[in-house]
Amino acid sequence: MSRFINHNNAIPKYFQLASILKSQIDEGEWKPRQSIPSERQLELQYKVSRPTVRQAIEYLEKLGYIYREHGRGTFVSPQKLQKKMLELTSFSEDLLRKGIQPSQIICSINHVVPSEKILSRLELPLESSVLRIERIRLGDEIPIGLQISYVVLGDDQQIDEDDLQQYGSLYRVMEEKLNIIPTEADETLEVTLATPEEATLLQVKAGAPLLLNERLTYDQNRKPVEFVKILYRGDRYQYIIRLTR
Amino acid sequence: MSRFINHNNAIPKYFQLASILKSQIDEGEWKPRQSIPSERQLELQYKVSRPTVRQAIEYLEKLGYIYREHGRGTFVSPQKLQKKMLELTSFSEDLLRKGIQPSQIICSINHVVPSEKILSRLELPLESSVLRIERIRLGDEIPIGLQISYVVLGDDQQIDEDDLQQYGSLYRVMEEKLNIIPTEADETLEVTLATPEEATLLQVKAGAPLLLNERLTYDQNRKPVEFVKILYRGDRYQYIIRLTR
DNA sequence: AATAATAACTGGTAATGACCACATAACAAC
DNA sequence: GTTGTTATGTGGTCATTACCAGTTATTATT
Repeated sequence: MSRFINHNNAIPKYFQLASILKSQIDEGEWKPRQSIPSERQLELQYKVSRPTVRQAIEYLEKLGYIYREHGRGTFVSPQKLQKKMLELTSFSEDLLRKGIQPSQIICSINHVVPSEKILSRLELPLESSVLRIERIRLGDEIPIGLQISYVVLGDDQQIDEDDLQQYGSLYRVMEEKLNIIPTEADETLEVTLATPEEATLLQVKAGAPLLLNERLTYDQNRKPVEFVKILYRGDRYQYIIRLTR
Repeated sequence: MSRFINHNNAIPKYFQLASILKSQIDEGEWKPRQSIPSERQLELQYKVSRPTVRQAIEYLEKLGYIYREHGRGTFVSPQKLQKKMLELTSFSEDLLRKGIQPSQIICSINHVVPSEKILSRLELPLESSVLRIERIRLGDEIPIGLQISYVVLGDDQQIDEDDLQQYGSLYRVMEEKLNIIPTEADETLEVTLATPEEATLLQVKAGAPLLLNERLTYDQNRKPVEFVKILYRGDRYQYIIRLTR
């Protein structure tokens, strides 16, 4: 990709500069813990103002690629810290990132009136209908998790089985077909034991330990749009988290 | 607290303004989803420049208190979204937040040469010695977790049992006594089954499901300073996470 | 009353300029 | 060779100014 900022491009200059620096980091231009050019050097080199440079650098810092030290410089984060902050991803995205081929078996997809607990989580009045999608998630053809999503749809919105197969990910369907952009989520993780039904679906013994993940997802306007329960086979799933202080 | 920016204060103006706005939000000056004064209004009201206002607002947005919509305004986030991004906290802090009184039984605290795996995680050469602290963590007097920490200390640094009791938290000891500031961490969560020894310590049956949390903590200079394994009783611990996109 | 055009208000991007605070390098004095 | 001072380079804070892009309110036209 280009090493230069296109001053006539609609893409903001700070973003272009951030992308350039990110590429250079990815390509090993600077080793971890090595300093990158100073703000004033970048200002001269790319012919942008120092606030614009600082905005690009702050953006990369936010993503974890670099860190800054007052009076000393700006440094490349050690490789393992060069990861995005904990981000909201779909199950499919999670597995792809781990190098596992995700696939799914759609057990059912229909409109239901869920429990009061779920309606409460979704901030919906009683007797509201939502789309319930039950799926077995597989990684490299092996069952990994059992997932039940409750999606809040508008009156003129619908998701069907073809959508899920075609787009590959529920979040992608929401974004591209419905203009619902999953933005934030709250999750809980806890241990549970497989019921006979769950055991059958996940190909484990009844009573086997499972990891229960419940997630409430909000859209770009902070409105709850999905409540999902995922039961992971305890032996096949490791949840990875990145924390900051 | 003051409603005004002290222009002679050493505390940055953007930070003072952010604190003022945060207090007003906390005190219900604006309801969730209600707009706060525009950037230009705040500029006039507090006699600071618009870039300074924007920096304060960006800070609050980062913390989750507000969200912005291009061309529309700046709004207070719904209450439940007004939470700090997922942050690195100690076990004690976690429980206090949940309204549970944390306490601990220190099983052992001594210098050891840990396994190669742990040395690798801590980026230490072979045969390095670290401080190993084994504790049973209790919430409201009930065993919740078994925690084994491997802490990297400098040659002139030491932590003993009195330190842990006196400061109440390992992170507090590190910060206040050793000037080691835990800043970032990577965690994994997975399900495991209690060995007979673990079962005894946690007062569960052997083979009971446990939640295994492994965390590698970095200090302010991104150096690994602690590797910790925590086994939680599956029936008494729920892990809560906040995600963004 | 409905519709289109315009104005006003909102957040977003960018430059110029100045100064503060921290860290390090260079230099002078002993 | 050591120590203290000064200079330089670094990131951090702040103000002023201008313009862009999105949204909403107001006004004009039909």
